[in-house]
Amino acid sequence: MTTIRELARRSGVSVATVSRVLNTPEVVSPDTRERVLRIAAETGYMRNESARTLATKKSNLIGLVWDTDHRQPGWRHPFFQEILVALKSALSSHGLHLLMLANPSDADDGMRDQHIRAVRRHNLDGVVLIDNGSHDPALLALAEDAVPCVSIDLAVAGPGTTYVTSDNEGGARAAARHLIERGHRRIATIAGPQRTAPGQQRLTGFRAELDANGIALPEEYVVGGDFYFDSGFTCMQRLLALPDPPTAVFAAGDAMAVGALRAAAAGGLRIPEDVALVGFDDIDLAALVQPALTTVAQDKPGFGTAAADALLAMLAGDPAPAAPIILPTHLVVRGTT
Amino acid sequence: MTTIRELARRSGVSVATVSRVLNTPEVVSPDTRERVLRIAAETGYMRNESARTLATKKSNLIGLVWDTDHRQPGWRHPFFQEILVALKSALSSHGLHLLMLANPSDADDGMRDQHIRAVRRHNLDGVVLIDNGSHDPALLALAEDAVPCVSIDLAVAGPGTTYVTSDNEGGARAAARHLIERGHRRIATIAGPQRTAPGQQRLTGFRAELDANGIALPEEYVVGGDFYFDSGFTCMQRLLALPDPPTAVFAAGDAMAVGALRAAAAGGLRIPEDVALVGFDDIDLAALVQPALTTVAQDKPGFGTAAADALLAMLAGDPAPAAPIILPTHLVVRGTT
DNA sequence: AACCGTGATGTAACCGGTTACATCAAAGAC
DNA sequence: GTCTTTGATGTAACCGGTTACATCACGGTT
Repeated sequence: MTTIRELARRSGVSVATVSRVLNTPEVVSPDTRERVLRIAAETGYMRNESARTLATKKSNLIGLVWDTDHRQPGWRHPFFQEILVALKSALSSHGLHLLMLANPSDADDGMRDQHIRAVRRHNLDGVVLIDNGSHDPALLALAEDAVPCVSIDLAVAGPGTTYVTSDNEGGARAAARHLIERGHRRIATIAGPQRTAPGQQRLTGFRAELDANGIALPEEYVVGGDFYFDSGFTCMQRLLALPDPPTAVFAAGDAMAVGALRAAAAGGLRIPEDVALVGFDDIDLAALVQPALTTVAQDKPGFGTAAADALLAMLAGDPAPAAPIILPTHLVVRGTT
Repeated sequence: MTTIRELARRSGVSVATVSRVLNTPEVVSPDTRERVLRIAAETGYMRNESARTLATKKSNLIGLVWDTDHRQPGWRHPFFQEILVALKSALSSHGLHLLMLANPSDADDGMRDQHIRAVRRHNLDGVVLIDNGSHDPALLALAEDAVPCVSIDLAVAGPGTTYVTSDNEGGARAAARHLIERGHRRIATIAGPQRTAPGQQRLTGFRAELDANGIALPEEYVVGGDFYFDSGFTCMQRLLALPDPPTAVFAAGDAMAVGALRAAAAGGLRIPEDVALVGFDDIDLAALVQPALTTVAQDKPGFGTAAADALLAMLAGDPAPAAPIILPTHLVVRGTT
């Protein structure tokens, strides 16, 4: 392994000069710079990141905490994939790498703060949290730390902390409005868990839009799911079993919406003729079921790039934005309405 | 930040002794050990990983190269999610972290070897490659490196290199056998790309089983897809348009199988009455379409744990296994056969 | 001619660990 | 009683960078 001392020896300059060529090339004379760079290229020099991190306390590493859910297959967050692609791509174009941190929920109790410790131990420059719905207090503790932190769909507060989420309320209103415009008056919802921010906000938006249109929402028209397929199925069954069943349903997540779709089909109902259905998320599956699901689309890559941008700004010294970053949603009309 | 020098000062021993307490506690006397540990706990000492890496050249970091495909939504590899969960969980229980490396395909040309360089720059202890189907030569170059390397569904060779894959051939034979047992004789296949190992092996297995049963496979019964939904759709249309269309189809991937399902439905055919269908992978979607897809299931978490185990063994000094690690598959019979 | 500012470079301390080697006291061998 | 072994600990070099400060040559002032 070539080191800067070796480069210095070969090019007849001091280690400091080599270091300057690599970090602040403008302060070194053109000819030495050129000579050192040439020799560096010839010898295939690569900087040792550990040594640099040790000296500067900056690692160019961003921690990623994304807590998986062991009770369910796949991820909690519907867009983990797309978020990760966009996030990584945006970060790596700035020379930052992602380090996956320990999963708080599968650590034993003594290890609950593993990811916080990792921030210190590896001199991480920042952290990205992706909501898992579990609201682990250890996660929130991260936000209180000094390190820049961006979370996705998880409302955290603290200095150097911000979060990005979709316009859940607006999206839910759009879904409700769409159903109203289609002439529905008996509209129910399969809500998400009310301890999650998206779950709450989507229910709030849904309520608000019905309210604004003077449409009543009986208590039994609000049933609570957990964002997964199975809960959508059983919730829909409950709704259809009501004495006065709804003619339209807004499911606060596509997986639940697909579950609802199956329940309706199993009950012999035609969609959208007998009951209309709108989902939320626009996961890949939404376009593949039949009939294809009308849903509120979130800007999937937008999560990743917005998180990266916010992080980069904070790394550049900007203060954390006071307000969360809210991404627009849009209604995608398909076959279920 | 507490350092070991600080700990040494506070507990009245030398830095070497503190380091020993942390790394080889058995060589230090019980009372000093206990005292140092107590003071370390009191002061909230955390080891600086960069310094340790610098000194030992071991980072406890594993690189993850998983190349995304920008032409398609989602990942190339159908199980990226589950693999990652299992992999990370297995690795982190051994104190190893995953570092996501630059994506070779979205790097500009000067950066094609970014991920190889990262191995050196960050002193990575090993690398996991997840196949993207692109067969980037820069990926393969990694395997020639000295660092322990495990790849998934990508046949690479080199010292310190092994790979894990499913029993694609066996799985494909099982799929074919199942269709034969159902009485089918005109059986076609929507194959995967033949430049990928799984694509090849599944076609080989399919052919072998038909052959073993004395069933002819006309050339027009083999159509090539790209593992994605759309190709499954168009391939199925081609098959159904044949003068003598098949009564059963084996699709080498579930996404293609679902595409085929839609094409059959669009063509007014009933499944499985008019045409039977078997997929491969057992992605989540397989159970959610209607009729639910009969398919060859792969051991999704098995990929992650097998890769982790192989890597850990190599880190412990074992030579790389000469033979690839082959995970068993099993047929899941659902509604399409 | 003495002085100063400036730009390029060198010297050496420092970041926080690890570890080869030295030291030393106590126990055991003869 | 001396010698050797053993176990516990200390000293200091080293890993490969960064950077504050010092040095020095040179052109411009006065």
